[in-house]
Amino acid sequence: MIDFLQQLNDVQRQAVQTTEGPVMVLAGAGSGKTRVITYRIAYLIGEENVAPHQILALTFTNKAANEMRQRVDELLHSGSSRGLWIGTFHSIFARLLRNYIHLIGYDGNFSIYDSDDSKSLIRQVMKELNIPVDAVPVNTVQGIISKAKNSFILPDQFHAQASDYNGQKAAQIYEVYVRKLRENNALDFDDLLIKPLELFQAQPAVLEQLQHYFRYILIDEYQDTNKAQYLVAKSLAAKHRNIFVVGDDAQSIYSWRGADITNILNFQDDYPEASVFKLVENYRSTQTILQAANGVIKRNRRQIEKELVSRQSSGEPLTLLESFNEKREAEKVGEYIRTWKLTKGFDYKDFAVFYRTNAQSRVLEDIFRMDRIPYRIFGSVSFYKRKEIKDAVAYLRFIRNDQDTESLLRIINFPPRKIGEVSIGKLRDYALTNNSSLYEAILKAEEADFPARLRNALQGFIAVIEQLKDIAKEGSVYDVLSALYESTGITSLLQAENTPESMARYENLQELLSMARDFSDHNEGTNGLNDFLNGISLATDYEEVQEDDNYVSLMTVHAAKGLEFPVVFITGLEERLFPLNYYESDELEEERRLFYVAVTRAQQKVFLSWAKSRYYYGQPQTCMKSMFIDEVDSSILITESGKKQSNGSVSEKKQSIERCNGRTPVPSSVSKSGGNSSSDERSSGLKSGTRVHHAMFGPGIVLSVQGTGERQKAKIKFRNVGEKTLMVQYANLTFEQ
DNA sequence: AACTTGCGTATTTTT
DNA sequence: TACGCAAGTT
Repeated sequence: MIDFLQQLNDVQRQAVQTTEGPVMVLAGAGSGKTRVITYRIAYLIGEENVAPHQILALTFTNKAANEMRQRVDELLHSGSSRGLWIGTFHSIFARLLRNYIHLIGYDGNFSIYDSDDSKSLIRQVMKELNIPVDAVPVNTVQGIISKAKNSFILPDQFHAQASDYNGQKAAQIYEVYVRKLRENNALDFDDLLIKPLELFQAQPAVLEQLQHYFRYILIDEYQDTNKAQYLVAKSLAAKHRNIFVVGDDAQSIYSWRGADITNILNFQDDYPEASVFKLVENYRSTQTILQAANGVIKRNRRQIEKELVSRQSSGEPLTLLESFNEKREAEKVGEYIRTWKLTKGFDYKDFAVFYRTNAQSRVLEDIFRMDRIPYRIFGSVSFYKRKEIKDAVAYLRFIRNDQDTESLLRIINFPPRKIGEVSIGKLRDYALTNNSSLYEAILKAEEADFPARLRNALQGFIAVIEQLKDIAKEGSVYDVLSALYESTGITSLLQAENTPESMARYENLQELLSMARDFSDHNEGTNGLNDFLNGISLATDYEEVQEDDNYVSLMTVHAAKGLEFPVVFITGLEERLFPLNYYESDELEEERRLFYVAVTRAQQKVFLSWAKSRYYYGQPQTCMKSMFIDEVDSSILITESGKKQSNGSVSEKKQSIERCNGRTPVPSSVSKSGGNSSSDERSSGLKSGTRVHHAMFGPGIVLSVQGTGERQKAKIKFRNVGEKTLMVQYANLTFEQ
């Protein structure tokens, strides 16, 4: 037996050694999930002599993929992971599609559109279809389309299903959007998952080949897979049935992005012969922390039962911080960090502050800056989303794929070449009448009766592009990029501008160039540009945590998943903030899982914090304590003065009784003015926080109630149509089940 | 093309 | 309240 197996507990070892047939590992927080996957891969290669290329390991983040690869190398010997197919769903399928997509009518040099690119394409489609963007927000449309794609519902089917007006419009947009993507020879993120499915349907032989090729399939974070990912994995595993999935249903927090928790809940329906292992031994947190987490998550109905067991002593109780507003909350967090640092030997980097929404980071930042507490915010704007980077990348994409109109429009007049909107309109018309791509139209512009000035400008642009195309044929990515900076002058323009902003952009472009150099040094393959672009489009974790840095980490709970910290502050624990507005019990359950994730990040200590008042959109709002605080076993929760919580004061309990909802008791919350309007509420039973259903507008939550009797009006926030003020007597509201 | 103004919107965001 | 985006202004 390979000696590294000694480092596993019994269940982990069994999971690693059960190499044949379907396996599901339910890995609770901190139970050594990554360890099991990496050891299994190492075991397959080192003990079972499986060739690395026969193993396909799919993750959700590049970071996870890189870590795994590295750990496999460490377990065996450097270089053993060579040939292993390990990466994110998106990057692995992008790679496969580069080879096979010509079979379904795309060019292998396709561009990959990120969500901003696809948004701009949708905007353009809506313009063409004369659908005003203020009627249906672009974001909403994008969400609808993405959701459809994630569920593998193609335009035809979507069209057939669309019942209401909005659905019809969305179907129309969806159809044209898909057509445009194809014309641009571009794939959006969702396409990277569904094009393989289309490929498998159209070319069963390819599927068969891949099924044969990938003997072992491993999937990390299985609870986060969506329908398309589920289907791809299922298709690929159909032959050998060696599918190994690891996940934790209790940490499923991405349903709003299409993740389907039923994939993990129903794994055994698809694979009745599956071996199932539950990892519940937790190596991260104290008993007390796990007691809190277990107690909370138990309240969810949709779950696979398991209770985390700590390998550690009981540790400290959780501390509840109550503040009169969010500023005071931030100050308190700062104070605790400072005193704990001084008196208990913690360092800044041992603390993390979590919040439900990004907007909450602001106060924390302000206070920390004043208090001189070093901090770092995670999840700010990605490097690759910066304008100058996107511009440079658009050049690279376009050089590779000149059907990519999105990229073309981005660069045609950047830097300014006197090719403005009017000229572009002419070119578009010209392309349309000649039934050609936009760039073909530009190439033929000499023949058209355009003004000489425009023809000159276009020639200049063509010269730049064609020169770069030539360099790309022989040269490295670095060569192309530096030639691009040179011939377009984008870097010297920024330098000349010489403002702090322009210099920051200049630095970013230099950073991109050094990344290209680094890439070119390590990748000699012929497909350099494609691989580089793949990496950029699908990368997120550009910001690396520097080991030696010492700062407090600030992040959303979502961003915290997978991380751990000695001391954790969970802030903004108020109704309607955490849990955030929810309309159904499923959504509340996801909020609860999110809270569970937050608590289980902590190794030694958790602070739960809420504020009685908080600014929302410039208005101070009265807040109610989150139900999650009350869900923590009161015997392990103390106040700042060290007292045990008496599980909520009597008066608070009374207020928080919800009368109109059948299923889950929800404490009512935030009343608009903060004043009491209880006399108004009694007549209809409506009050702020009541969840209602309107025949036209669908589900909503009452924000405030004014007046009584016949003249009573309610301000209601609807899930789909936003806020409305309605006369209660006409609105015919029903209480949501 | 660079400015201003006004409007709408304001959850989470692994790719 | 504040920010980003789109249209309007010079």
